[in-house]
Amino acid sequence: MSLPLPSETIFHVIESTIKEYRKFAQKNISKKVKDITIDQSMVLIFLNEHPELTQKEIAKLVFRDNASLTRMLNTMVKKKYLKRSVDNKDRRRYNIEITAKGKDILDTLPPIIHQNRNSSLKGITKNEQKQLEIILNKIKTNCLKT
Amino acid sequence: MSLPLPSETIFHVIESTIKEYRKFAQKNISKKVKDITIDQSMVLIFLNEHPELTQKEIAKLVFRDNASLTRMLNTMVKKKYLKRSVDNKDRRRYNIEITAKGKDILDTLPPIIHQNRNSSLKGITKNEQKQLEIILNKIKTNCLKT
DNA sequence: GTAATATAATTGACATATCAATTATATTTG
DNA sequence: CAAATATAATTGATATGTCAATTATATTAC
Repeated sequence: MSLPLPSETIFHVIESTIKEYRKFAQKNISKKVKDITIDQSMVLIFLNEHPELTQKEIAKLVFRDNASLTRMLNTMVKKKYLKRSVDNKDRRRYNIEITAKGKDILDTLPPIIHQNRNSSLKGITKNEQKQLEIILNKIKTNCLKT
Repeated sequence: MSLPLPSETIFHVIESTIKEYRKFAQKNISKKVKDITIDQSMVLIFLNEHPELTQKEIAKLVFRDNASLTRMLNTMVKKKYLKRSVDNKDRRRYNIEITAKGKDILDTLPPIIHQNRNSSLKGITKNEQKQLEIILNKIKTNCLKT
């Protein structure tokens, strides 16, 4: 009746799965685009779709805290994927702009991402994906409730 | 027919779930034990059960790379949870020993961990957990194959 | 048995993670 | 409208993540 080891729990399975997916996705992105991380790619994609996002909102979308996002954006500005300028309507905020270099990457990414998602979900039915989502959301809700 | 945003994918659900679980678990641990992280707790638990583990093996169990584990162990030695000494049978390795302070923590943790796992899995049947595991393992296998 | 190779762990360099404190600006309230 | 409060983002401190290079020791092959 002793507690199962962390490695014997469902949480270990969840964590190892997402980590393997990230490694897999990063590897495939790196083959075509040097010098960008998955998270930086996601930031580009979100900003492209929703240019008006605040840093706080982006942080939430990529599961980072604000401090972390500030530093990520600093890196991305240094690498010339982004430009930042103070928002004149609310001077606490920044307008974030994707540079030509950033746009280039955005053109290259979609087929890679599509392929990543497809091949990692190969053999998994729509219904299974639905099930997966339902069960995971239950766990998440439980964690948020207490 | 454009690519769904990262936030609309199953990977986002997986990642957000494990992050919420980690936050939840960390919060509950911190209430009782100051100054230890989930990962440090896991290292303690694994070492307690399998004292002969090499750093490389521990790293794998907690999904870190060797460099990262070296630094984690340094912190844990500095905080007096662990002691390290060179292994005389293989002088490239270390024997890692849990101190009295580490043992204390190991006594405190199990009920907290038990509670964390239970309440986050509340309302989820054994069968659902099985399903979850099967589907996630398929994804993981796909990522490792290619 | 020595040279070549393999393995365990560390280190350096840099990016990210996270908390708490701080700065700068906006909004609310008395 | 001035003081109090709230919000967006940054900064400092410290830990971790990751890659590539390095150190130290073991193992293998000639």
